[in-house]
This record gives sequence, C-alpha cells and structure tokens, in this order.
Amino acid sequence: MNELQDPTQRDLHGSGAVTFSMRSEYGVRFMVALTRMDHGEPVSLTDIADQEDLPRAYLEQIIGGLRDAGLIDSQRGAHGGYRLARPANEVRMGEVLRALEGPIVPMACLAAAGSPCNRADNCTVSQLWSRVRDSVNEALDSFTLADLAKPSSPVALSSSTKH
Amino acid sequence: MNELQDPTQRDLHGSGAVTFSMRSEYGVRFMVALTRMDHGEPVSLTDIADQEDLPRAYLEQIIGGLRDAGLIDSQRGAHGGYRLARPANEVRMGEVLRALEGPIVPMACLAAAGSPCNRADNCTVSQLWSRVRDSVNEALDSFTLADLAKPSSPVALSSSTKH
DNA sequence: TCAATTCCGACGAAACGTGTCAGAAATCCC
DNA sequence: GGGATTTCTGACACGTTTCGTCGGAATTGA
Repeated sequence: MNELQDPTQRDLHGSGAVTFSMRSEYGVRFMVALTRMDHGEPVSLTDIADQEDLPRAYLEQIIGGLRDAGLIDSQRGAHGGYRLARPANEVRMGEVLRALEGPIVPMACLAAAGSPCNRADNCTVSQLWSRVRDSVNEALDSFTLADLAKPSSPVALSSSTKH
Repeated sequence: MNELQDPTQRDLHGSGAVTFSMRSEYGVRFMVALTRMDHGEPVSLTDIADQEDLPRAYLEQIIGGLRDAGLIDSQRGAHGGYRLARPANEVRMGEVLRALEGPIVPMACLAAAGSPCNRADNCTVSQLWSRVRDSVNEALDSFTLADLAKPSSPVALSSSTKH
C-alpha cells in the first residue's frame, strides 16, 4: 500500500543506513502536532493521531518514552490527554530523539560506557564513529521543537550560535 | 560470546538508533587493514580476515560493494587478492560507507529523490532529517582512509579545512 | 594438472521493527 | 455510584532485515 519500490532504484542490499525508525518519525510528528494543538487543555491521543494520520495504538506505545523523559505531561481519564511539559522553544530535538530511541550511537562499539571495543589498542576506527555521533547530536540539538512547529518558513533556526 | 548486556543498562526498547550495521564495521576495518597490509602484491581475504578476526565468508560478501564502487581492485587466482584502487589519502570515508550501505539517509522520507514525503505541504520536519543527513556525510568525509590507517596518533585529520 | 583465490547465489536462524489487541487503572460528569 | 472517556501496560503476531554459512563456479599461477 505504501511501498512503491521503483525498479529503476537498484536494491543494492537493503539500501538505507543510519536511519531513524518510524518510531522517531511518529514521535517527532506527535510532538510537533501537540505543540500546535496545545491551547491550555490537554490534547487527546486520538485527536493527534487523526490529525497526523498515525496508527493510534502504536503511537500510544511510542509516547511512553516521551512521558518518562519528562517532555510531556499526561492526564488520564475523561477529557484527559497530553501537554508539553516545557515551552516548545526550550525543547531541543536531540532530547526528543534520545527519549524516543535511546542514546544516539552509530556503532555498538561506542555503546558500553567504559571500554571502547575489546580491541582498544589501535582501534583508530572508533574516532570515526564518535565524530559521527557528535555530529548527529549537534545537528539534532540545533533545532528546537518551536522551530519545527512554525508553519513553513524556510529554515529559521532559533538559538544556535554555531553553524 | 560478545553480548554482555549489563543489567544496569536499562533496555528501554532496543536501545541504539542511527546505527551503522556490522556490515559497515567490518567493511571499514577491512579497508583499514588492507591499507596497512598493501605493499605491492595483492592481499588475500584470508589474511585480512585472520588479522582482523572477521568472519571470512561474510566479509567476502560485503566486499562486493567496495569492488563495484571502484574502491578496491581484485585479482583472482593463485596469489590473488585485493589492492587499494587509489592512494589511501584520496579516499574519503564517506565514499567507503556509501559503497557499503548505500545512500546515507536518516529517514525514508528523504530517500525518494523527487518528492519529500507525500505530505509535502507543511512538513517542516524534513528540515531536521536533511540537516542530520548532511552532518553525517560531512563527518564521514572529514576523514580519509589514511587518517584511520595511521597507527594511533590522537586525531590528526589530514585535508579537511572546516571544523 | 593442481592448488589458491575471488566470485556468486542460495539458504537459515535470529533479531528487530511495526503494529494490533485486550484489559487494567485513573478521572470526570451526571 | 455508574458510566463514559482516556491513558497505561503487557503480550502477541507478522514480515523484513541482518548476520552469517555453505557449496560450487570461474579465474589464475606454478
């Protein structure tokens, strides 16, 4: 229903790396939609799922991470729903993505805090992965939620001095 | 044999995103090892796999992409093996990774050349993904193969003027 | 001719991503 | 209190991808 798979696009061996999952896509769109729809009362998940055309039950599951990270507040019961826990311009997208996906780390090698690889001696390669990791995190943190919630203006970043 | 899985490390929901696969890890280590071992005659896959302790048959399969991309030359038959097709300091790691993984794209949204999303209208979110994509590619291209093949020096980058 | 080596396709097992579902718990309103 | 609404939680199912093995064909040097 959704996978066109253009035959001219050679399917090398899977094609597509360093990807965020649908989880991230949905989670980010949830946050943006919530920012736009938040006007005091909590916004229900159904409203957001309808608005953004997202699978509601799946979204429900994804949102847990955002709540646990303290990015959104929830209220149960009738007329319940979600609210941003902080103003949108104080929420860096890096926080959102890390809440959704866990630590952003391009190679298992870097996951264990203490020891990089077991081949620590001359593993110059880990320099490459850590540079990538830092770049991704910087890129994510250069956006705030407010930046993405603005209707359409080309690329007005808010408060990043660099880059 | 390799997954310790420290129980204190809460397994949020899979933990680890934006990751390169083993394919990349192995492929990069192959290239680095080849750079170090290349002294005129072709180096056999078995030698490299032994040296780097990589699964040989799997590596064989991975290398196809590197050959097709013109990064390495191969010679079949007895005393055959692989050689770098170009000097190591002229090979950007971005080329290597793209040869291994296909285009580096953080979200399916950006994969199709023409249309970004089907929700093209107000999809401000795609700005985020494309910034990340550019950052990753820049980070990868800021290293050459020669940088990684040097024994150990901290972080001496060669020919990147920026950053 | 024989041994070494790359090349290629098929196969299998395990992990992961993407959802669905049912039901429990909380909250509001009458 | 009772019923409607909504979040919360865990289990499950299904397809795809990753990781790797295997066997054999093609190529080359001695």
